[in-house]
Amino acid sequence: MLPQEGLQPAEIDFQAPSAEVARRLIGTTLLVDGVGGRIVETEAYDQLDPASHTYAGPTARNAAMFGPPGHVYVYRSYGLHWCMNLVCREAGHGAGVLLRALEPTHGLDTMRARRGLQDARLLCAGPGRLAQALGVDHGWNGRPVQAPTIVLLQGGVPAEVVAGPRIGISKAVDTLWRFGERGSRYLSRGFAR
DNA sequence: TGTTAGATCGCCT
DNA sequence: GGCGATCTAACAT
Repeated sequence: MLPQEGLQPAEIDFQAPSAEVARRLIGTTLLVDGVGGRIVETEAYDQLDPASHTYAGPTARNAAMFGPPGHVYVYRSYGLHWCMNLVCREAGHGAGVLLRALEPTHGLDTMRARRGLQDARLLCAGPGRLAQALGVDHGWNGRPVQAPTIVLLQGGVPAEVVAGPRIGISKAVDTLWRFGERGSRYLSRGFAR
């Protein structure tokens, strides 16, 4: 059976607050040029959030986050990785959702070639890994989530969503804006129970 | 199973 | 000059 069987275009309201979008994205399938999988881990960021790139206002780097919702924000992390976000709320709010992990379902061979390893669990377990597996770099910054290039699908098994503190930040560490699919083996890290 | 260092660059509430 | 919304390999336990 084909991986996309039973899936249909997802209806995500990107004008909603980023934490709500982050939660609703869990269990949907993201494809970039036909390659991707089921979203199992996300994090929300917002301009009022000290941990967000947009907290201090617009810059050249974060301009896409202040643009229209439903577009992509890609930034360089630690000087060498790329990380992919989906912009939320109305244009100008500087909010978005960081995509942290996928359960690979489409284009496994392509992802393995891009990542240089075989283990499916490590292909997209982390924002830098995910972007590399999907072939996303700064050239994708500002592009719309729009078929046929960037596709969101829903259907199949409904996700049971758990929340916890975000990873790798030093501010707003008590804000529970990391979301994941309970029990998934494809998370970048587990959730405390 | 866990801790550490190194890579590398945009931005500086 | 220093610090990240990170990842990997190398080392210790």
